[in-house]
Amino acid sequence: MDYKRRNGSPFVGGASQAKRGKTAGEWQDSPSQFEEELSMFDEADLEAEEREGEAGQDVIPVGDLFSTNINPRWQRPQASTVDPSSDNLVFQQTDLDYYLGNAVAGMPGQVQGKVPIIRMFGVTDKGNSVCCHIHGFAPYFYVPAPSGFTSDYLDDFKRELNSVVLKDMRSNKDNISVTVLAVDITRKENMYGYHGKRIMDFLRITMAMPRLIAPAKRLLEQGFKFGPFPLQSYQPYEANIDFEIRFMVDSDVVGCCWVELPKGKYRLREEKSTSNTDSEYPGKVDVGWTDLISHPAEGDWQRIAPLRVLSFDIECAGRKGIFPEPDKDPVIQIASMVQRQGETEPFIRTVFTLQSCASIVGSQILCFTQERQLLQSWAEFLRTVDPDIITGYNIQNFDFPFLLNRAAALKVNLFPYLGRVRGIKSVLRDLNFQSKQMGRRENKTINMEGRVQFDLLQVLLRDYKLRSYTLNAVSFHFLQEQKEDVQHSIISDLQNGNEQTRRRLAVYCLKDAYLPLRLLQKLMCVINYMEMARVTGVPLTYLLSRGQQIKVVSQLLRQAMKQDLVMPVVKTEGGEDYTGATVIEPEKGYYSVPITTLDFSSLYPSIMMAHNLCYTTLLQRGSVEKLGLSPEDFIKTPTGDQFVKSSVRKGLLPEILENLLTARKRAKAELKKETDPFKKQVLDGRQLALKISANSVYGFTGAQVGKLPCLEISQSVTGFGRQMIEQTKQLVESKYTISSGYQGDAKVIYGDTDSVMVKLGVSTVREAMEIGKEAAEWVSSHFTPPIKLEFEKVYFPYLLINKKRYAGLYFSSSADAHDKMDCKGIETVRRDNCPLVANLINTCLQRILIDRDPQGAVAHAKEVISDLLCNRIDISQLVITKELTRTAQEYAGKQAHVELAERTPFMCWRTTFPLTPNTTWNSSSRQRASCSVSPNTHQTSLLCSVMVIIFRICSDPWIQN
DNA sequence: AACGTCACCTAC
DNA sequence: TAAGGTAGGTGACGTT
Repeated sequence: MDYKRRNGSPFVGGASQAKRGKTAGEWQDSPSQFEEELSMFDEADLEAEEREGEAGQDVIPVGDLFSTNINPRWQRPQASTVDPSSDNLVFQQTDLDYYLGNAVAGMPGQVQGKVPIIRMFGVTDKGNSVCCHIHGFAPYFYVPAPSGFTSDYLDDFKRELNSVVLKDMRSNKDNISVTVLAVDITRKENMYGYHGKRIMDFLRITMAMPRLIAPAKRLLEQGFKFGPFPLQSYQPYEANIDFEIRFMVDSDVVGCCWVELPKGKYRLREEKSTSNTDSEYPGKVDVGWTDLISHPAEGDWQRIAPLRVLSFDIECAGRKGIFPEPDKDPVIQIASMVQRQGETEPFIRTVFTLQSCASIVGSQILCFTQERQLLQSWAEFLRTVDPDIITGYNIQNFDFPFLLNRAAALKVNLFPYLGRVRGIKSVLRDLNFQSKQMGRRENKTINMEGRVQFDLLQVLLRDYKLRSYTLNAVSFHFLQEQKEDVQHSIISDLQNGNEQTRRRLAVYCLKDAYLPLRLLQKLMCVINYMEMARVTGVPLTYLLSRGQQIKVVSQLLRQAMKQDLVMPVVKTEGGEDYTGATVIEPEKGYYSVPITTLDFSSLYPSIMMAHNLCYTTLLQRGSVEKLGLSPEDFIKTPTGDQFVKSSVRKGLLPEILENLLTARKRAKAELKKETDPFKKQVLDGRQLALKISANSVYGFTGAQVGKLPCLEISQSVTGFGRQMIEQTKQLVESKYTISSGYQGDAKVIYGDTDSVMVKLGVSTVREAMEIGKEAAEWVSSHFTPPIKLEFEKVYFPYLLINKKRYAGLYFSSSADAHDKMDCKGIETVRRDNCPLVANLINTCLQRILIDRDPQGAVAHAKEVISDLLCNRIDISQLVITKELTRTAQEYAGKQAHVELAERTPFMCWRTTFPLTPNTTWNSSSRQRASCSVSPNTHQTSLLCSVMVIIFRICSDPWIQN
């Protein structure tokens, strides 16, 4: 039930000082390892170029303006000519948006005025760019037809709605004359609540453009009168669906799927060729929306086109101690690397520098005397390379905003056209994104049509829990590699030096562009995100710019459409929280016997499937009587809510979940068989996406500030969960007893949400596993499929400190050797503790669990503290950063506090602690151990918290035996 | 000393 | 306009 990958693993053996000294030495080596790596690329290129008979220059003279013949590799491959009458056009779609434009003759849809046109960007198997304009699709929403409505009134309704919408517009810049394109009667059913399959007449209202949906919805809601019908409020349905999602759902297109335009059905756009850069868009085509074929991501259609991924990094010459400001400080270098998705090395490596720069083997250096020229040329470089994906580190909130603002300050007017559609200016906007999950986050956005911005920092913030998110720390964590050693403070000095110092800066800059590419590859971001887009049906860009809900909405709409169900618009209002899961009161202690752990797999999804919980099966108050349902037709959940059984109607959510979970099983089975490592990655990405998607369905129903909250579902789910964990405890404890012939009386010593930890009274891991497997199977038989209890692991020994805080040796694959030491909730896995504390506790836990020597743990803790007291440990990295100032009067009766920081290569841990010489620091309110603080030894105080924990763990009576 | 509230981060 | 959920440990800090 946790979807975020945890990579905050403790600093295993990670005395930061030691590593620091070593790497510092490496950094001074010249040339750096990275430079060698770069030159290797060059050798590979030379071979390739010899075959092609072309080579790029190493250094371009200062002042030479950009042109495409600088390096022929920058451009996309030459596209073969396409004949729309005889060739199908097939491409993988990567992004999609819409714009308002003039209708194109011969295409379906409105012909007058501005019409919404979907624009789909993609790449062919050969790596050619496609921009597909899709015509004839208009936005719409539903309202229930008023009673007595017949088709005779459609015109009245349409005319009157059109008129009030027009009147409602404050200005009519686009000179719109028709707002309502069409009103039709359709047979639909409200998906919220079971009403006995009451299919009703709905009015499907098609508007001329997406932004007219909201006012039309509002006017109908507020009260609308037409023809002979009285003034009344109309409940809107599906009026809050993004236009892109609406289109994708209706045309069965999912994110990153392959799209085929059949011959004879599409038209090439005539482009007046003004410059040779035009060859980048061979594939500008028009097509009617019903003519496009979308291929489900199966078989051959799982492949990924050779997308171009560009990573870049900029350097600015900031003033001493001041963060660079775009209106004052220049951009001095931009490094870029371009790689094709699926290949292992970047095939373009460039640095644009201000002033001369000595050559770097393996990369092309372009020098400029004017910053304006540098910026403009880089923008042209970007447009020529025409990347499908742009990555980098914090490009979204730093590099791109800085470049745009700098270009504006220098009036480089041709700079801010960075998208794949010429003529659209890239503009910087502020965006606030807020969620309980991620807190408030202020972000900037830049529109860049057709290019997916894949800021690696944003990916990491979303998907990984890390102690530090600097590029250096992240690279070290995932790649065991670090940035080139250049301090921010000397960047300006390097720039103002000579071509050798600027070269050093360029190597640094190149590495900062290279690391994001490496990380992207290592973490398989592109593959995993594509699979997520395919599974949930949303565009790739949504996955980084939007929350979790949109993914469920997309799936829900797709499933609902098949059954003519429509989704109501609900007003979002926060309400009372509902009760969640049970955490069994732990029998705290140290267990030197095997503890078996049994888990319900995918608990919440399986509850929803087993009991058919859904919007469409919910019986609202009074429905049972109204519909005359008999007791066999429905169930009552532990929270008293009622749902019809699947024999009456199968719910949408259970269907979605079944599809997701069977697809996951299939993916896992294929994964086992697959030998091609690349296809394996795709499949693994898919099974992960499927799991995450299944788990977020429950959260969606409980999201009270959401698109379609339904607390009856979510509280029933947790209600069943509570009942099940309780029942599991009872079942296990009742069957596995001495009186039934087992070795001991089973006792559930702990459990959280979907798991129980059982002391079975056996003495070996093997027995604990065998009985565990049998027990899981036996307990499962008491529940409705697909609910299933599984044996997961044995802990031996097991240290249960508190609710959500425990540690143990983890046995799963073998009964003979433990797989790992598993720590949950303890300081070692928390990011709000300094590494000193985490490391010490980790070592102590190893002493306790692996060496089985609790006294040794205490001794170790004491030793470390004693070492600190006697300055036997290098504490040069421990520095007092701030004395919290208080006046003498304020000191009266209070303690002074000192803030202390432990510096590590990656970050600075701050701890405030009381500073009172010779006092005993005692937190007896919680019955903890105490230790005394010696005068003037600040670091001792830092360790007080450690001692408290170690003492609590080790000196408690239960650990002594 | 006892207790409540908050921020933070984790377990599911 | 957009935003997955609840349970719960722990330390800092303020009030009584």
